[in-house]
Amino acid sequence: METIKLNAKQLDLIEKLGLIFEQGLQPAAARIAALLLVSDKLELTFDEIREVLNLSKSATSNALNMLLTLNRIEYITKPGDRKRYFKSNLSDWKETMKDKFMEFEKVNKTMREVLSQRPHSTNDFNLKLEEFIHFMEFMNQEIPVLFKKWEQSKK
Amino acid sequence: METIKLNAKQLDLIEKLGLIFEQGLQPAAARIAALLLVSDKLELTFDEIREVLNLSKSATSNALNMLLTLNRIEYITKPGDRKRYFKSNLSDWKETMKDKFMEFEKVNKTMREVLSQRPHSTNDFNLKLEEFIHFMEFMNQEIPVLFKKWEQSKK
DNA sequence: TTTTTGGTTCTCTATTTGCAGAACCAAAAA
DNA sequence: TTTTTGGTTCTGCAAATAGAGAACCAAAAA
Repeated sequence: METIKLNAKQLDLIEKLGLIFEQGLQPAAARIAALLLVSDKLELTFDEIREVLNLSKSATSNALNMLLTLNRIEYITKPGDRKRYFKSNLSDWKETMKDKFMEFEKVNKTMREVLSQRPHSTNDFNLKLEEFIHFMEFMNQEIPVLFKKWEQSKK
Repeated sequence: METIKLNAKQLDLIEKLGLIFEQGLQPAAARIAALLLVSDKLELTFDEIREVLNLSKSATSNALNMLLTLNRIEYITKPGDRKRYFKSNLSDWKETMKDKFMEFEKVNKTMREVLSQRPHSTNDFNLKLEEFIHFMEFMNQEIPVLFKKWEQSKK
């Protein structure tokens, strides 16, 4: 097996990106996600990944399946080749972004619930809370506009 | 000691908010942060917090100090009273938001580093990566504008 | 001067997380 | 039909996390 190799810069970037991705992924999965952005070769097999990152088979298997269900990666196959070739699902980032903003909306809803059950007696606080809620709603409204504006600017 | 009490709705909201806050805080701290938004009484003492949430002294102490250093809460004192009264630092949310968007910028910088070291041979991928980076930069530029727009709209 | 209050810090333990290693398995190749 | 490949699943452990409980402590009160 042709073991793929990474230069110092790439190793450094995997570490940095890995750290960023760990917010939301377990370490092994985070480093795989990073690898698939950084590596010269973009489509890597199970064993190539497992080998450069020094992971066990189980860790590799679990991390890959996790990344697949999260839609962070995908794989292709080649005719006459049993292996799967995993690659970063870069085309899906727009959806991922939208989802992120969506969950923002959930927070907002809960905050509204909080506000609606507060006693009148804490009016000062309630007003600040309301201001915060309004701000989040404002953002929720404006960010889709920004998405569109960006689509426009590309043409 | 007057033990403060919460109704069912409030308990439910603390659980919900707590779950939201756990993304970034440990459970005990998350529930304290939630409590200080939900409780009728807004300024609670160490022992009141400790009691309604059923926490040990150590857990309470550590969580409160954590929330204080994160600027999520603050405390006031009352003349002739040794206790501190902890309350949600709701006025600081704008800063917190800005910080959140700032860290977005750090991700962007790392992504630029990734792009700049990619081989020409993967042009297709590189272009998609660049598009993603451009989008993030676009957002980084436009979001402060949104902040201003909102400030304006309040007047 | 002793006691109480409002915490803080230390020690210890239960739980969770993250992964290794080995056993296992189905499809393809030999 | 047996062997190999490309994984998956199971078992078990080491380390990290989260918090309990007790000991501790400084300032204020008695």
